[in-house]
Amino acid sequence: MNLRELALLLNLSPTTVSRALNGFSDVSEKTRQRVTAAAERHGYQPNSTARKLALGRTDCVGMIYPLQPNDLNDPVFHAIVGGMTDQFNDAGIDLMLISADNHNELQTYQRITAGHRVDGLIVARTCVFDERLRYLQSCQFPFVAHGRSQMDTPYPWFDYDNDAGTRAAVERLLALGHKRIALISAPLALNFAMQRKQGFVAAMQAAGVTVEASLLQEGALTAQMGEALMHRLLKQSLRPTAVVVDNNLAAMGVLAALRQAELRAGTDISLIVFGGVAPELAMGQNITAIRQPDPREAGVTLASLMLARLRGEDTASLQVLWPTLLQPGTSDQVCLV
DNA sequence: ACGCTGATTTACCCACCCGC
DNA sequence: GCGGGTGGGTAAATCAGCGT
Repeated sequence: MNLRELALLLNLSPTTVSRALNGFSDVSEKTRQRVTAAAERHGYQPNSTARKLALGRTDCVGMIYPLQPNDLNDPVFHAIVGGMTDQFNDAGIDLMLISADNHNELQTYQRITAGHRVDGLIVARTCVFDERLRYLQSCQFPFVAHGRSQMDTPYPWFDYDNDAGTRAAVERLLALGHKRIALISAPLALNFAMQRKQGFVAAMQAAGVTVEASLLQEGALTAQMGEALMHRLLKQSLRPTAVVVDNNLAAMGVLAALRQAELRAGTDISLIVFGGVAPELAMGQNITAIRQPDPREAGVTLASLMLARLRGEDTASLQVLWPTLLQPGTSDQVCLV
């Protein structure tokens, strides 16, 4: 049932039916009720292609995602998407998840924007130098970045204070007497990894502790890589007494490596994980974590920023930074003082 | 005759197909 | 190769009917 058929049924013009359903004030209440009742009775749904044609917008926001095997199991990912969905639905907007090949992600961005498939895009996992953001900025396509990046002009973003997060972790370990503190990072091309490393280094330097290059291990965003880098750290003649891991995926591998070396976090070595590890995945251990609180609410915020951007609000005002929270567990209680 | 309300008409959106 | 029609919907302009 399309608008024309519904109008024919009601003995009204298609325009009047459209205006009645869209809440225009120049349609009488009696007519409006008649129209909405008939629309409901016949299960009328506006044809989204036709709407796009007439309005020049899709009422769709997209998120292009080079999905990794574990992403769809990640409860944090679910919570963020859930929060966004709720917020968008209230505004009558659908969230489209567009999976992309890891190798030609930018090509997907070009296809989606040039084809006007969506009104705006959420960009996740930002890079220090992010060609996707630069591309969107250059063609003035509305977007909100989940994470910051190095850009010449202001752009809308939501992020956690990564820098402060690792600084807090290092300060805590320093207070326990640690000096040989290692950092296992995700690839440093990723902006969050770079910021977390900078926070780590800044806290060490502020305390006058030299940062040995061998204690800075980079490139782990999977359990496999986390395990490999932890093994590398343990092989060193002078082992670290504490380890900070900048993401929870690598942390799974770090825990595996510790088990293999028959070391226990909290007894033999101190461990703090950015993002934390669920107790059921940590063999019942309570891992000290740098938390990014309330992912669901983060999703709501991301969507709100997108809606504000679509309303044409000044991008410089659409920047939100949330603090992280250090949640003490028992995995970092090795005290050297 | 006039203004107001509520409805209809007209024009247009964009990509594609069809016929001349 | 070009112009015109098509699809479903909406915005703006226009019209009809009513009461005063």
